Amino acid sequence: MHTQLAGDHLYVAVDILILTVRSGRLNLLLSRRANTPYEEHWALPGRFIGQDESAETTVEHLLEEMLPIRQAYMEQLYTFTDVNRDPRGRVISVAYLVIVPWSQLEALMDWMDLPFLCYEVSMDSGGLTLTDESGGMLIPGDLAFDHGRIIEAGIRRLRGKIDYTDIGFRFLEDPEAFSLSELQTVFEAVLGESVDSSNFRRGILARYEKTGRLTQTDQAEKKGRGRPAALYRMDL
Amino acid sequence: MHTQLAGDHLYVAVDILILTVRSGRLNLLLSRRANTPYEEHWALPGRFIGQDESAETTVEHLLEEMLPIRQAYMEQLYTFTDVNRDPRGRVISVAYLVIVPWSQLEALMDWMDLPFLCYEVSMDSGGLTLTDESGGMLIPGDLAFDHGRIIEAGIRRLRGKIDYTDIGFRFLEDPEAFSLSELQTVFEAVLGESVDSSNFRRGILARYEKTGRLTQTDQAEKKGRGRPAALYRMDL
DNA sequence: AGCTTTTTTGTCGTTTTGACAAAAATATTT
DNA sequence: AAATATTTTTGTCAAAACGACAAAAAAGCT
Repeated sequence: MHTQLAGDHLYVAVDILILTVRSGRLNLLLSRRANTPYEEHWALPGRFIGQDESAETTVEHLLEEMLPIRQAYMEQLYTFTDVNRDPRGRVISVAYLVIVPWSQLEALMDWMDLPFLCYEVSMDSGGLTLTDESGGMLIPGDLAFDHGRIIEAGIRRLRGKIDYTDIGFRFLEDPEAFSLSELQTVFEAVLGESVDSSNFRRGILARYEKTGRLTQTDQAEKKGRGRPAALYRMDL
Repeated sequence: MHTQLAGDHLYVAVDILILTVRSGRLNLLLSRRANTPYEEHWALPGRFIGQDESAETTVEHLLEEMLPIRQAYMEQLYTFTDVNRDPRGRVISVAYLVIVPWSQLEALMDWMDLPFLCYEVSMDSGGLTLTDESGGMLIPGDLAFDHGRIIEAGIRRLRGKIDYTDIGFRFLEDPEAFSLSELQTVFEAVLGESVDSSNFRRGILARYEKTGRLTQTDQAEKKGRGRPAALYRMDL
């Protein structure tokens, strides 16, 4: 057993799932580990919680120094406590879901030509699969630690919440001006299946328009072919 | 600052919400603290996670030595990490929801005439209130640490899940033989509001009977007045 | 026998959902 | 310029789900 951590107490870390929707697909940010254990394996970004940090502030600090990103949506996912989940010793992980619009992430990704990669996430009855741009694929067992399980839990949470909370809106490039088909693209990417646009529109408007959180602007989208879409604004 | 814990690292504890339905009301088990801090205050049962325990096994061990109970339903609720949540030092709490049928709990409660008390839980727009059998009342601020907040989160979770998961069935005295009105009583206790029995029955049967998890037995309930209820069996 | 209590089945109008068709508004092609 | 393609938006319609309520059924109690 290669213990690198002092042995008489527990360490607590945060691990974060940074999710985004890129060209209609759900993507996840992974970092390549430089050190043992799991050297050269892909892993979720993470950090130990400091003495004077809550888990949330730890996540914020990690985001700032990695990307840097501020004000991203985050929510606690689950806490993983298996005794042997980290070969270095006793480490508990509090996992967080973080949602960042792709335009923000993209700008920062090539800023830092770093060992980070965005993987397309898909999960069906056959289990979780991650695919990079060149077609390289990963299964949960390829990832460091128990990060495969953490990602699966994250996708399940996201899918479970997307149609009765406003979490889907967090993927939008600009919640102040977006079209309903943009939003629909997010839903389809998260759910991994297509959605009837007519029923989707009806459902979204029924849920949010009456409360006044979702309002139609007087702007229209100006882009290529097809009828220009009306732009909406969401209060988040 | 009265530090009683070594100061250079984090401690991790579990705190558990032991919930039950007693005579139509949702109840919660609290223990009276014997030591500082919050001496004499009511608190959730809890324990530090040991070096060779996961959070789940810690909860199991705590339940066994407290009550003792085995095989109770449990699910992780949330992890509370505020820096100042414990005046002794840096303690993170992983909170668990535990559901125990009242008959089991009752038998054990008078076994141990201990500083444990079952409080009736109610939560509405006016916030959380706990009431003991003699009418004594507590509000969240009366509890030790941040346990008021933890309880509120637990009730919200329970209410949010009860009508699209099978969590309500965990309160039943005997999942192998129960009436639908027994189950309805659980739902009403959890939700804090009454339910139309006709629609309730229709909903439960529609959700579970087709899958074969819920089946009607050939037994009938034999008890006092009124038409005897058919008994059902649920696969949990 | 008649009343009370509780369980169980039934009814009925409203709302929601799912699948699909059609119209509207623009760019692109012929 | 007219026709075509593409995308957004509105509309339709039957099935399913829901909420409120009524009534029947099966027991005990007086």
